[in-house]
Amino acid sequence: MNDIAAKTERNGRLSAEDWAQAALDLIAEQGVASVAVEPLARRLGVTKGSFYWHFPSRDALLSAALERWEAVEQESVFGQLEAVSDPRQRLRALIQLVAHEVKSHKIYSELLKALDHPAVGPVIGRVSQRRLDYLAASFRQAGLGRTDAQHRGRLAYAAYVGFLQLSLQLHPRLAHDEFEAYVEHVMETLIPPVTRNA
Amino acid sequence: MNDIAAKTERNGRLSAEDWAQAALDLIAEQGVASVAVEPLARRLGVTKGSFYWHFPSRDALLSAALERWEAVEQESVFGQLEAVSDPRQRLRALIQLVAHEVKSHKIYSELLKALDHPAVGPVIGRVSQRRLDYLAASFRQAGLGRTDAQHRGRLAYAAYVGFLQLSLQLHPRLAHDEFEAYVEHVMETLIPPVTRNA
DNA sequence: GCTGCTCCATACGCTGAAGTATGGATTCGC
DNA sequence: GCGAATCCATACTTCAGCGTATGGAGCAGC
Repeated sequence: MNDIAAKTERNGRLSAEDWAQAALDLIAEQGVASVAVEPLARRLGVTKGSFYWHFPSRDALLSAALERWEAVEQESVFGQLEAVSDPRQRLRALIQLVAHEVKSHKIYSELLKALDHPAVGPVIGRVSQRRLDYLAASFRQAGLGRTDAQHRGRLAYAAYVGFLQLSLQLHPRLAHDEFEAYVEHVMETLIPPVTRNA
Repeated sequence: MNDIAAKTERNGRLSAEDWAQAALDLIAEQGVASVAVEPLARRLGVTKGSFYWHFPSRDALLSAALERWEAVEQESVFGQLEAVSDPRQRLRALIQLVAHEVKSHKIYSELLKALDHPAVGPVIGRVSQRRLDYLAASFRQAGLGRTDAQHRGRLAYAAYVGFLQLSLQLHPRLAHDEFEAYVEHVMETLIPPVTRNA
């Protein structure tokens, strides 16, 4: 953890990746709009003279950070689900996974808030589409028809996004037990019952 | 429509309410962050000399606009539902209403994006809590148990919020027929079946 | 028709952040 | 160990937006 601070203490030299990662950290904490060159430089213990050697502009930093995030995002969520073969169990595992990894979803939540930014929109579009397709495919395997699976995927994903926005800031954080009960309710409501066909 | 422009053409005098309404219009179009004094003044055909007569600061304008919105919001959604007595039909009517009044929900969507702003959070908190309570009560009347009704209300509201965020900017706007089919799927999935008790 | 109140224009200072220019320092290639 | 590439600091300009100060136009009341 905190490679950047350690690196700064080592020799005070940074790479473009360090800046991109620092930008992602800041996005997770305070949103896309807070990514400014000079505050970031202060945070990293350097000045913006460093920044403009690695990047031509602030937008370039944002693009690099988003590219980095999109690349990492893939494996971090869906990689852990390949093992589960049963589609219903995989859906349960997915929901459980998403429900309990709040920290890693803060970036996604903040990016959703910045959808109007031209560099953010396309990235979120691609990531969301992949997730929607995955959900639809899983619901299809779980026994739903083609269109029903698409709609159920949309519904599940919208519930996920909405819960992110609402719970990450609004309510004084749901109590643990009630949260678990809510997650269970969501799974029982959205995951179709077992199909008993040949 | 467009009372402000008409008023400006009449005598060039504005009231505090005109500024608050203009701020709300701008929020709906470009979000909370875009509410700046000088751009607003240009939009209204005056200078910021006018603004600082009506308001002491930009934050005061935001607070006034939010206060105005919270007051109007109440009747605009829930007022139309008092007539429907059957809880299941009322839920269907609510979902249909929400699904087809996209324009009036843009402000809410933009405010959700600005939840970190100290003036926005409390307002959204109160409005969301009222809506959640209303949903939970309706699901309770529709036959669900106490905790199930709360959870279902949470789920339905999260789906609403998530759909707002995703559909208002992301996908190139769902086709009309597919959207209607999605809404129908949501209602069938979330509204419990009729209870046949005495 | 003079006074005063209401509303707005103009001009100014201040801050924060984006870039640019340039020189200094450290490290690498050899 | 010397030149050259790499990385960073300092100082500067530009610009947008907040807030202030002050004066002026128009309408009220009497």
